[in-house]
Amino acid sequence: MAQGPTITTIAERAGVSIASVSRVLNGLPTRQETVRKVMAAAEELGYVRNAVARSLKSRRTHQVAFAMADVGNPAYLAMLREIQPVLKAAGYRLVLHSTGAVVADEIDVLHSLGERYVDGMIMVPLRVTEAHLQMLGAARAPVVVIGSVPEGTPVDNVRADSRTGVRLAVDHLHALGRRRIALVNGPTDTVPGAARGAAYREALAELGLPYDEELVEIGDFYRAEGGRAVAALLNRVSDVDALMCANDLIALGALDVLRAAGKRVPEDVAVVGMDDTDLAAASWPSLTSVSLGSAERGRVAAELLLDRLQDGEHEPRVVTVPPRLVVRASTTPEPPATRGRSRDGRSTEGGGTS
Amino acid sequence: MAQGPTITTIAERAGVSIASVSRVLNGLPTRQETVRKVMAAAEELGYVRNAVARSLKSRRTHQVAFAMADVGNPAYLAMLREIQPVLKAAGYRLVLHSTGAVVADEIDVLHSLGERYVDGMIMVPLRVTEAHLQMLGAARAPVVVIGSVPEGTPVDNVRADSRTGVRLAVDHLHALGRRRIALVNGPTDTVPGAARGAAYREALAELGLPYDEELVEIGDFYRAEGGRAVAALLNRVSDVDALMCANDLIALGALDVLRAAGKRVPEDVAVVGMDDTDLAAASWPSLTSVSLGSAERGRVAAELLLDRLQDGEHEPRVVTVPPRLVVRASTTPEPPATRGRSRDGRSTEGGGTS
DNA sequence: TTGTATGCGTTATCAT
DNA sequence: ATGATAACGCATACAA
Repeated sequence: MAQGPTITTIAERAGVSIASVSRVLNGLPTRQETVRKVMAAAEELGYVRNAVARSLKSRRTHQVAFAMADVGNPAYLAMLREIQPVLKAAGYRLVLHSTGAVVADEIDVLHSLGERYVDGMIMVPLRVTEAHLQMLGAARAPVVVIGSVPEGTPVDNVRADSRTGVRLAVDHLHALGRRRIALVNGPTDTVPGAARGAAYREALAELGLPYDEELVEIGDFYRAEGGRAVAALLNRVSDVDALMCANDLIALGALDVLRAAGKRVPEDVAVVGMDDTDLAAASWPSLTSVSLGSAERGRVAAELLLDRLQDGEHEPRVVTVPPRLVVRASTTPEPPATRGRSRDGRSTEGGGTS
Repeated sequence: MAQGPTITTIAERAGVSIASVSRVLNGLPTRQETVRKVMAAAEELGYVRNAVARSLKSRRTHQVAFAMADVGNPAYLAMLREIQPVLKAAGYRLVLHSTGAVVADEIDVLHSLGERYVDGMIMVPLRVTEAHLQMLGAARAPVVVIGSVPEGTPVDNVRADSRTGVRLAVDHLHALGRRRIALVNGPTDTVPGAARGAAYREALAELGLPYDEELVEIGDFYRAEGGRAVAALLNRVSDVDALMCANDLIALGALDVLRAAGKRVPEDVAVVGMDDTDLAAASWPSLTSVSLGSAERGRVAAELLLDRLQDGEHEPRVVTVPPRLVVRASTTPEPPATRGRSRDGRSTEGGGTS
């Protein structure tokens, strides 16, 4: 923990100037003899380059931030898992920001971009307020937003298509003969909540099914709250034969409640989740879920950011990642071969140490 | 994205010296008039303090690193979820390192500590080699290791007790009348693999059960590999009535294979996992699992690190977190009230955006 | 109270 | 090829 050696220390030890040391360390043309002396001194002293000083001079930190509402959210984790290796491969460190679903914190994080401790940022805003847009417009480093921002916002933008996603799910349920399809949504003042609510309504209309507001229940994006919402719904309407849940956690809560109520899934009530998290493949029964491409959105966002970090200026890009319906046991008793998709084994070694 | 203003810019604008600007910005005693001028200028220019320059001067980055094998591992994620808020509350940013289970990369990460882009580090090494110990001894910033390091290593140390953990599980299975209890382990050259292997043997001995090496199968800590290992095991021995799996992913793989083989869980074969990840509560059937306190280890590690970042020097501390058996359906048809523990609803809002 | 000047550890631009 | 020196943006000891 001692005061580490600097290029000055090395210069003295090697009997050369700090300029020469710097040159050797950066591989610039130098006489063999000098190289030898410097390398030897650096080796002996256990020299390690100071990243902070280097950043001050070079104006690059080789760090990138990833900001989302909650590290505990499996959808964000799926993004994180993709973002991390992409950035690492390009020589960037990843700084994590968990804003706790508080708008002020998200603004704060954007503000902190000005501190220049990162070269750029990937952000998944929960809501997109006027303040967000203002900060994004004034950002002093490149930002990639996962989610939707209005045209003209000067940031790259990776979108999911939850409209199509919801339609895939509702169509699927309809094709299975379900006609009383309820929506269990999260708060409608969030971006995903609003989008999914509207998409549900549209999907019904396209199928010629009536929109019955009795069939819509608003809770929160958590398992317990999802369960409560479903309980309330079942208490109100008795003939529900399918539940479209706004995310997987809500769907898991639904399964809990349905089981407790003695309803069979999918025979009595079919259940569809959203985000296709790890929990969906593992659940009981396994959960049909709409993948909104969390992983791919993360990967694309990382690539867009890297691209911009290198190229610098060009027009903002918008990429939309298509959704995909993953059918499992919660809608069909005999799910197709997809069961326990192979990517389930992708992660993890060493579940803790002794 | 313009060249941001610095204290020099502000000084000119306000007609004062950079020293005065710095004083105002840091709340040092200054004349009201000056304060006003500086604040006004800073406001107009949208000044944000440069964190890099500040760090170079103050020798503190207000960043902390968390290094583990794989961001995709739920056990590490559980730690991450606890570490993040603790550090955030103390004003530290979190830098993530995923070493990909490669020893050389772990050494690399320890080496990079010398670059001083972080004030300290929390690391979960997969193996603890001589190189690790050497780097830890020479570290130029405080390190907290989650896992076990030998006495005398100058770092704080948060341990799990997988020995007791395995015993809890084996005792549980024994109490349920199981006598042919197999171990499905990961590589025995990893810290957790070795510990769990030894603990299994001990637990059997204490119960007076014979150690039968036919009952031990080595695979890897993944779902697919776990499944393969179990398949091989079942193919070799026909009277297995319980599986002790070295982590939850292996256990999930076991459930897959048992189901495919037409075995009932837990009637024919009881299954226990380890780490008690989110997947355990969600699985089908829900999985009895030994919690090694991943979350708590993470929290404790963060607290130890913060403590050392403030206090500076004191004796290395060792904290051991006790394990806990969480009984679910995979060992008892009628699991206790623990089903779907309440913390399941803790995370997540907004499963992606449209 | 305020300004001048120095240093944090590097990189880069000059001369030499 | 090498050395002296100036920046990078900030904080601070010292002088005024």
